[in-house]
Amino acid sequence: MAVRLEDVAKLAGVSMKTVSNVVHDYPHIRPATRARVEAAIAELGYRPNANARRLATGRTGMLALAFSDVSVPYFAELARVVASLAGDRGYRVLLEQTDGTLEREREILSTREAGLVDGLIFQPTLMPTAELASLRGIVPLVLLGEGSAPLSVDHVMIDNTGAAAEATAHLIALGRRRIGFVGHEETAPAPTTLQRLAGYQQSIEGAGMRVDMSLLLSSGSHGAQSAADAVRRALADGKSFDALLCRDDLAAIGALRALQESGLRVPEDVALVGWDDIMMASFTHPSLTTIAPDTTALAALALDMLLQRIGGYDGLGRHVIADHRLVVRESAPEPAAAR
Amino acid sequence: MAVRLEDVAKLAGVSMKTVSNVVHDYPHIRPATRARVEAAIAELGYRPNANARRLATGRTGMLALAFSDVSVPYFAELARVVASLAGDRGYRVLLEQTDGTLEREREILSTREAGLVDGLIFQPTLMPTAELASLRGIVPLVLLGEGSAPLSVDHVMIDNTGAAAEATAHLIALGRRRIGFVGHEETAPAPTTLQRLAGYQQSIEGAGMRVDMSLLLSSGSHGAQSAADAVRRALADGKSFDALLCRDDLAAIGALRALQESGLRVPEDVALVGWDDIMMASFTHPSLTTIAPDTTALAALALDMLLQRIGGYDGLGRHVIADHRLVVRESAPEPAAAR
DNA sequence: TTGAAAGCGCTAACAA
DNA sequence: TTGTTAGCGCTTTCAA
Repeated sequence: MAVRLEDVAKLAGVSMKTVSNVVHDYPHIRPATRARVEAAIAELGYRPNANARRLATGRTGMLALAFSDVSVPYFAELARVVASLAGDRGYRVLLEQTDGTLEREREILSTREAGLVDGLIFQPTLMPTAELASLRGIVPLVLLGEGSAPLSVDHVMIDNTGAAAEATAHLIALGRRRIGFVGHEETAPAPTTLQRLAGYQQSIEGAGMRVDMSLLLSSGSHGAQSAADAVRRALADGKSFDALLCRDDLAAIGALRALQESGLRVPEDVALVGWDDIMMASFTHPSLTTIAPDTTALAALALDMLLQRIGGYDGLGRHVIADHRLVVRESAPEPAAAR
Repeated sequence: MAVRLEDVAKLAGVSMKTVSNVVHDYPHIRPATRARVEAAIAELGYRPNANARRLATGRTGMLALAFSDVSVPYFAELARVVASLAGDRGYRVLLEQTDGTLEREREILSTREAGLVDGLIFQPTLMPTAELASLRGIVPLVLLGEGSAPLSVDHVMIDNTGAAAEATAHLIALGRRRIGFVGHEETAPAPTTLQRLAGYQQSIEGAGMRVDMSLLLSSGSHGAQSAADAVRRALADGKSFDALLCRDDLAAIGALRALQESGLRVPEDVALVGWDDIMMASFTHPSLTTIAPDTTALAALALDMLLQRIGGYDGLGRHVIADHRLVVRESAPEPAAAR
């Protein structure tokens, strides 16, 4: 059926080893031999079989990247940089989506089949630390994003609490005093959310104010829609606020839409800060002030740690922090420009 | 090193075949035997090796999905539905990004290694029809989206020309008379773009008007940024228009931003129609009227044809049209509601 | 510089 | 119902 290494060898009148040498351009081959083999390869249209190769070498050249859903812009943008950096390092990336269900997260971590990928970069949504820890070791693993990672597993994140504190401080510097939070889960907030809320609280209390619990506008699920609904509900309930820290840019976009519908001006009446700096954050009107994680650094750190694990490194989990910065745009401008 | 089927067989005191039967839950196994084997599997933590399996069966259970860039929302949303539908059919999806370069498109089509995936769904950006045709046959292939596909290859698209004509007719029904087009390439427009332009022209001329070439606002590259720039430039040049048909929602979002910056009202001063119905189209303010391809149908059609090819079907290329509809939102409302 | 042959771990045809 | 065994196509010692 398919053309095999052996067929090439036969046609070229050499051994399989020689063909293999040519394919991997092993240096010490007589030019004439090489030419003959190359001609045979071309004539037959030979293409090495990936699976046979992998079975023989035990290496796949593939990495998996798992998270809930590619259609979430942050993840799509992350996938892009991970794929690109992985490519530079000689790996391709298999995307795995969990739909944010624990069952799918388990499936991916326990990886029913061996040898599919050499390693896994995983941003959990639901899986608790303890389970994560118990599943480590099956495949080289690096965790992304979540607040709490087991000590035994490598982990990259940004300083969520610090970033939330900065963002909140920015709003306070703008003279805002009734600062709400939008987009956290109604029940069982994720670790990430808790960290962001902690930073938010820290800055508010640091400025001598108190958190008004009624301004924590939780939303049923992530995404713009439910954030918009949360803001609409708050407005309908007569809640008043002059700024909103949003769990992510999607929530900010939903909030923006809800505010504009009800005739409120952003940032004059309500200032808004998002999180993630997705592409759309530059194109809303007003554009979004947002926390921009250094996604490239994040991905690079994760990949490098993963490659070390694949290479056999077996120490304790390393927990590293990637950079972030507050990108100031129109929805919450520099204090000088405010008012 | 790793636990093999043979190790399990040995421990359970049965043959490899029996273990294999258990793993694939082949029905006719004595319960006692099954229990013994399962115990051995659990004790050893056995997981079958995917590559050995693939080598033996010649089937990978993987499909590749290739396009330029996942961080483009339309592609991210497409990837999500393809992955989900493929999952229902027992396949996983390997994402391949071409960055819109011909070189990468070639790499993916010529697929240096055999046996990586069972088939490929590919949305080309640059590759010309002729080359596409010559590369077919290496791997089961279905093409997506582009206007011109070789007769020999399966192909799914929406009726670009028809949809563009509808969208334009909608703008005309709204009373718009100076309708521009935004977001097409400056040079060498893609087939898709040409089809959309054709539909645009068709409706305009069908209404007894003429296309004003100065209202074709080409942009350097795709994306919101360059569309915004194109609109800004047009405005600066004093061009006047009362509607814009945008090549895609990203272009519409960029155009919207540019219009709002210059104080124009949408849809009162300029109505806008986008294309793709990405999630963000519902959350801009005003929300976007847009052409919504039936992405689910599109993906399902592509997958089914691909599975047939994988199953050995070898007929001529089938060219099928997936549905679309004009989703009317605020940026170009129903005529009745206008003014 | 090139050849021969033993795996890599699993499947599946054929027996028993 | 279970066992035997010959591949799947490539890599990789070890010789020559």
